[in-house]
Amino acid sequence: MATINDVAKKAGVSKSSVSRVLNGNFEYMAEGTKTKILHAMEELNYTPNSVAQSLKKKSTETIGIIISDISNPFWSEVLKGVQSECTRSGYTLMVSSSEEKAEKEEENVLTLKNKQVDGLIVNTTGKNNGLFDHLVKEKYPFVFLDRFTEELKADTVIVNNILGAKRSTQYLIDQGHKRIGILLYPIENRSPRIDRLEGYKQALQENGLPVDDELIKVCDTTKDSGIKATQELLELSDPATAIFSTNTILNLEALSGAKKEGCHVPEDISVIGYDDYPWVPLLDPPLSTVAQPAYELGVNAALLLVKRMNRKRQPKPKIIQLEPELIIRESCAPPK
Amino acid sequence: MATINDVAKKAGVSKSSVSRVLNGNFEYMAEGTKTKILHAMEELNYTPNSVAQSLKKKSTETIGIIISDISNPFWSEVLKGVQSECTRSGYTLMVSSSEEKAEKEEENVLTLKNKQVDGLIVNTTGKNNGLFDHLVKEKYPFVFLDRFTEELKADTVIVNNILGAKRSTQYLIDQGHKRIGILLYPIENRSPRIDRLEGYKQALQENGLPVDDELIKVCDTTKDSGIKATQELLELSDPATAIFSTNTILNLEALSGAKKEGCHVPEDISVIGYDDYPWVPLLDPPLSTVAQPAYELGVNAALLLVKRMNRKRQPKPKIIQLEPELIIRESCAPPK
DNA sequence: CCGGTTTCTGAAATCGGTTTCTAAAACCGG
DNA sequence: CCGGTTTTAGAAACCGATTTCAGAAACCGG
Repeated sequence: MATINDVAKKAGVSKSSVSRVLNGNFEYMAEGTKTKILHAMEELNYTPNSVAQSLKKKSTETIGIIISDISNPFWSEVLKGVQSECTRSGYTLMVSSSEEKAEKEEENVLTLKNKQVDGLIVNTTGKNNGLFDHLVKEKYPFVFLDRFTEELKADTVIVNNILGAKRSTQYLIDQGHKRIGILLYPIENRSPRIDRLEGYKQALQENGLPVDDELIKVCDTTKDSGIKATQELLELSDPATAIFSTNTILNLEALSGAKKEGCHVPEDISVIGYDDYPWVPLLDPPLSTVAQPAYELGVNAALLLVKRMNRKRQPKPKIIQLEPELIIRESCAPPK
Repeated sequence: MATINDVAKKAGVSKSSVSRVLNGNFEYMAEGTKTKILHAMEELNYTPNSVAQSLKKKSTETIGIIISDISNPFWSEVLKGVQSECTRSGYTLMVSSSEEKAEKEEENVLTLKNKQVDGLIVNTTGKNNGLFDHLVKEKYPFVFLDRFTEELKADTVIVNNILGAKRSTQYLIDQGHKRIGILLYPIENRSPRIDRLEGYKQALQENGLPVDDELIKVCDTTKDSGIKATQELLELSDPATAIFSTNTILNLEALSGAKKEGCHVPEDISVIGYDDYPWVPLLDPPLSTVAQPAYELGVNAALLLVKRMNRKRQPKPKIIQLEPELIIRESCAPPK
């Protein structure tokens, strides 16, 4: 690979001059030297070594993203948004995965920082507030993705989960349901879970309906726990007539659970889920869901980060809240 | 951020010595200096700047991956495998997306190379053989992912598509089907498509069944083109009694098309698809598919790349072929 | 006690760029 | 033709590490 010195030698100039044309710094440069250098570059097929540039410029034109689970289609859609915005603005993406583990998350932040990424997008576990606190103190640019921490003020892009839960629950209420179960994963201090439960409760209360703990099913994340929870909801002495499921896995398990219990959806039990994918309309029955703007979430996160990175004066933390959309298909009906 | 000079100063030694402890180069180092330096590092909370290290060592401990579509769940599962193997062996991942475009692919290869990634994993468009030819000539380590190019000998990890198509077609034949349609996207010189069609044909021929062009439906990639193709297969004067669909989208469209035509799966028409996901068993009906080991594909690609990167003597190109697995559910039945 | 090893450490060069500083060359008005 | 200004471009320092080379100190046998 040709270096700046090779170019300088071939063009018969100093490397300072070559560097100048690399950086488009043409004021005070004779036309002749410029073309000489351009020619030499061409001939040697030269591209500046960006590691060397990064060292001097203290910027790698790279941003890092830490995601809990890349293979989750929600996150991969988010990643696509981030990716596309990054290439648009000239950044390369380093991707790593925390697998929801605090230690992994910390490790990832550290290696990415050490690799000098210019900024970080993090779907945080929420268990490393000290670490992120430290980051804001050193003015290291980062944005939180899809999870919000009360204690820590930082740029955040999030989907309004209260609203999503409220809309779906309200929709069930409007159909006449009074016994609405909710399926969720352990709260673990995670804002989307907190908020979806909160939205569900708010909708009930606003409609004068009681919040019944029997109907709130916290499932562990082992396989099929949602199936069991669904069956339990159906076997209550005063059984649920509708189920609000708060994530993709639980959506599927709710459907399975109902089937197992011999209940038809939506005739015997209504189900409304969370997250939408191309295959959701092809489920049995086509599932109504709360669709989140995953791609936009990614785009906005990248946009916000880039904005912060380009500021010398650090602006106040900004929270961008996107709206989910209720998509009605055929999995809900009025109770019998 | 503390630099090696700060540490040296604080410990009262030269940076050479600090560098020595960084690299575990302890022979000929007095115990005292070592502990002094270790202490200074501790106190300053020092981590070596890896950009500087990369410049000198000519290695970034980073590998790049270029994928056609990150939001495609198949690829995101592959990515997960790559990711996990990379972290296991101490590499960071740079991800970029070609969106199936040759120019984008070239651009990505160039920027990643320029960022000095130590190696590349590429799900190539197949339209840049010159570029990759060049790479093998400069001994730049890379491996092809899931697509094979006859003309270019390079490390490749792939799933045996002929086998996958053969197995699924054979399964349909075994059930008594003679009119088996195949749904695929335009070949475009892409080995998975070529091979799946080839496997289908081979299975037919080996069973003495004719290959009927009427039954081979090349769908364009616009939305719903698979639905139309399915309907056409069902409206043939001698209609198809089974359909082999060769990718996820077409799987869904085949199911939709049958539904639209008023046909029940599997009673009126059998469908077997390609690729498996957690939600596939919950389709209506639970779809039988050819499952590809996506995660293992990723792991193997990373493994192969790392192996090549670590060799000084470049070994001959190696082709790893994984086996797909036929997963039987409820979407196929003998013809009426 | 002296010359030769062995042990230990620092100075300096290097990686491939950017940037500052300075000086030579060109230009220009009087 | 001369002094001052403007162009132009190179030398050198620097970014933060690694590595070579060489010299000082300690050690050791005779």
